[in-house]
Amino acid sequence: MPELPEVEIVTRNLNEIIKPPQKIFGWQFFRKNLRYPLPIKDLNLLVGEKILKIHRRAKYILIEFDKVVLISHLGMTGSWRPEKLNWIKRKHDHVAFEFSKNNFLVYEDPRRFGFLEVCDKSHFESRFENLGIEPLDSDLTANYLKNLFHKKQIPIKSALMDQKYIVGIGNIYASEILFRCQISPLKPSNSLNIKQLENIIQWSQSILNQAINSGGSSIDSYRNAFSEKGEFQTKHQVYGRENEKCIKCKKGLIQSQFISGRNSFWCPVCQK
DNA sequence: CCTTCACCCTGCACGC
DNA sequence: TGCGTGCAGGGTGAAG
Repeated sequence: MPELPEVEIVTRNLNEIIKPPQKIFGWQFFRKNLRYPLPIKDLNLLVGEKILKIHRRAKYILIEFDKVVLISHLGMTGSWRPEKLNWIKRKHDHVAFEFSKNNFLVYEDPRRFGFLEVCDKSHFESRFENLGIEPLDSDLTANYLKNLFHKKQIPIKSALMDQKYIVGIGNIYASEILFRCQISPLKPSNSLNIKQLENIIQWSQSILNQAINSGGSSIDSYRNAFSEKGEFQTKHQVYGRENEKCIKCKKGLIQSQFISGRNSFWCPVCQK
């Protein structure tokens, strides 16, 4: 479900709900495993500790304490929601934190591709050393990408989605970005010129920001922490539109094909 | 090192 | 109605 815009929205929601600094009163779990085993001992140690800050890096939500960071990844179907005392557990609720007296934050995740991890701040940098640059970071330049993609023959769509180059862009936004740039998703990454790379950066930032401002994309299950759907799916121009007429050239039919194992959408007339 | 692929899991849409 | 199949926003590790 969630790519950068959706994770950013949930992160903002959690700040509104929790309003750090806020002491953890307790927590409970309803199964021992999500994608990985829950760090039960480490989570026990957080009881009585204060949440100092909640922010986002890549597609991870970072809940910062004095000495550790609680890392939440939503996988495909993870969500957080606030609850009050005597809340009713749903089928796929796995973990609940009581973040102030009688106020709970519940983690629900049907597919359980998400996870929770407690990371000591001293190990934090090495934990994320394989993560690439944030797409909304002003340090992201065409020259930076040119160097990064030097010798990389992989299709540009695969490169855009690879978190070791740029973080936060997933399967939906990669297709959308390349459509706006009029670049074929199959084009080898190292064949793009500076102008095209600049274009990719500008459209990445534009689309991700638009998506954040539209509440993200709700294709199926995505809801923010207040259970609200996003609107950006109504602005998708190619994703999920195979065999529809291209809205730009009005001639090409949107094509879909698996690229590096992920379904990809583009207009063969507009995108070269 | 580079790249692709299967896989983790549940729910849903679809065809028969 | 029911059953089987394939697919879904991600990330990892094994294999080529």
